[in-house]
Amino acid sequence: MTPDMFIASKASEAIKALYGADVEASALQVSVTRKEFEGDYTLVVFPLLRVSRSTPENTGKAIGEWLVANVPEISGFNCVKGFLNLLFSNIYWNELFSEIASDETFGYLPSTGRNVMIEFSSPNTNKPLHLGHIRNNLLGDSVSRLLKASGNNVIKTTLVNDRGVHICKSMLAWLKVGNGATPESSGKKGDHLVGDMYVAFNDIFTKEVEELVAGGMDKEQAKKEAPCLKEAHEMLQKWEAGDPEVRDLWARMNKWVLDGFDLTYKSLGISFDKVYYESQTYLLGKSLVQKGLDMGVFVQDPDGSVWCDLTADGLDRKLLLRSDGTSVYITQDLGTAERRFAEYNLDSHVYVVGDEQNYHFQVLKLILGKLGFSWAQNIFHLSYGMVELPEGKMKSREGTVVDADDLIQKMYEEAKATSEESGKLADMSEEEKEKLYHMIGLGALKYFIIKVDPKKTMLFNPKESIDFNGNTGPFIQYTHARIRSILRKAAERGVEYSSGNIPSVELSAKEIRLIKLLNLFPSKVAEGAGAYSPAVIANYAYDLAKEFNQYYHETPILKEEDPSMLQARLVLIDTLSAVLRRAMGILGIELPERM
RNA sequence: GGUUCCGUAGCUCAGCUGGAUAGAGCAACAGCCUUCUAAGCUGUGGGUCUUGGGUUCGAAUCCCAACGGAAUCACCA
Repeated sequence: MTPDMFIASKASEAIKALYGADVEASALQVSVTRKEFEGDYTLVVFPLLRVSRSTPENTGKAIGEWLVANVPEISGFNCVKGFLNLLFSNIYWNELFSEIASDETFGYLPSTGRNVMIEFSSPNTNKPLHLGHIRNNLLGDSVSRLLKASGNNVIKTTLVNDRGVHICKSMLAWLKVGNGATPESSGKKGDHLVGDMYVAFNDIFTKEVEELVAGGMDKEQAKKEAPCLKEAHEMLQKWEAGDPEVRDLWARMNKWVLDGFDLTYKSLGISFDKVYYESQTYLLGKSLVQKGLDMGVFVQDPDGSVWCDLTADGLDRKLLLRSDGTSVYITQDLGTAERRFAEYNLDSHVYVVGDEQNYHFQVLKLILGKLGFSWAQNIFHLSYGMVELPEGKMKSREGTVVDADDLIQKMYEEAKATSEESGKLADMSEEEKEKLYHMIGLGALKYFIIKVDPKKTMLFNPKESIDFNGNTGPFIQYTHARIRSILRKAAERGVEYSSGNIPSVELSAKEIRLIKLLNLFPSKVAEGAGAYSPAVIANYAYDLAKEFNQYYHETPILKEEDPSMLQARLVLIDTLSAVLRRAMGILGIELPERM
């Protein structure tokens, strides 16, 4: 039982004994005592004045006296205004510490048996990944670890958008101006090569539109009439008809892109349990359209198009089937959702998709509900805000897009420069150093992205780049390396310690603070998972690291002469490093032994 | 116009299931390496928590409104 729950239940007993009133333990407010007051936990007595029929001071005093007299773990109290500050005995802290230290899986929540699918990344195969995708990938990856840590069976998945007119544009440009370039012949990463073709298409398009306008055509009209656009649409029709030449080129270019993505995923440390390709799923959902019509929740217009009327829900009419009988984006999403829930026996499904699609998911849930699927309410859209630059949004036209591969490379170089400057790693092998630079660069990038609340639009300033000091990934990595260094030194000196048998010692205030903080880990995991927000874990890990660094500076651990005290301290920091590893592990950030 | 989200220090962000004097980092300034790693620590300055109402013993936190910003409302995905 956590200390705050413990106090609440005991306080409930106290109230019963003192005032004869039944107050649920869950209704009592207990929090960690603020730094500037003396005490460990604080009970807010204001809400109890109704039952005590007394002043806040007297009520607090009465409850405090009862608790000290009847609860051995509570050793003292003081009451300031309406706040009853309670002190726990040293024995209590020793016991709690011992429990945490000996629990190898402390912080991981018991299994819920629930199957949760999480879809993220879902790239288009016409251009390389950029900073916005990085936020998506890191959020998806860390949330999946968070859900796993909180006891769920997690299935990570992605839906590759590998068909459509945007893909045909890249293909067309490659035929026109690609000169037969391949990743091998050009030395370019496949996704970048295809991305260049996509840009080339837009250049051709712009030029054609200008020519049409010069010929006297209206601009809007010209944008529809541009020959290359028509060609792209023809190509899409050929693709759908299974034209061998088109299909062949499509398969080739997609492979280039996907091989490129694999490299990026690999350097980000991201993987999937199941990959879906839109080219294989885009026809799903048509049977649901018929079902909806039969159920009377959809309507068919005279031109043959099918709609779902959501005006009663405060939304608009939503198209589900075009008049030519082809399906739209949401139709296949309805179909894939149905298939996934059935195939994987899912309890819930999380979609990590940008907030520009909030409306889409609102509609998706609503329609699935109307179709009678009870699991529709277990769909969660993890909506995240855009990553903006100081000048505003990233715009490919203006060349301000921050490329994922470039950014990862840049972070690596920064880490390398900073590490070399510090000169602490002279004796490390080149291989180890390379690994470490990558770990630090990636740690900085991941932490920078993850520590921000997903739903907020966040700002990335490329000029200032990502910091290695302060509330950052490298700070936490550095803290870990420091702890490991102390433990190595202790081992070199032949000091033995074991988390299984910790001597009971007189803990300092700072040590009690650390234990209190460690003890919060499971509730942070639960909180983070409940909100689908790994930022909770990131900020918690920072608090832990910060607290340790302060402790480090005022307590020379290895100077301790009392063997019991030394042992207890070593176990404490060892436990701290383990919890740090677990917390950062949830974020997908590795912690080094040295740095 | 409808819907959803955001607004906290010069900047980037925490805090939001109501609680004590609103916290970090960056930037600025002043200190601390003969000690277990200075990617660190300590201190100073910096705030009408967008504004106005309401609920409450108590509001950055909950409710309503206004203002400011973002996204979206396609026979695109």
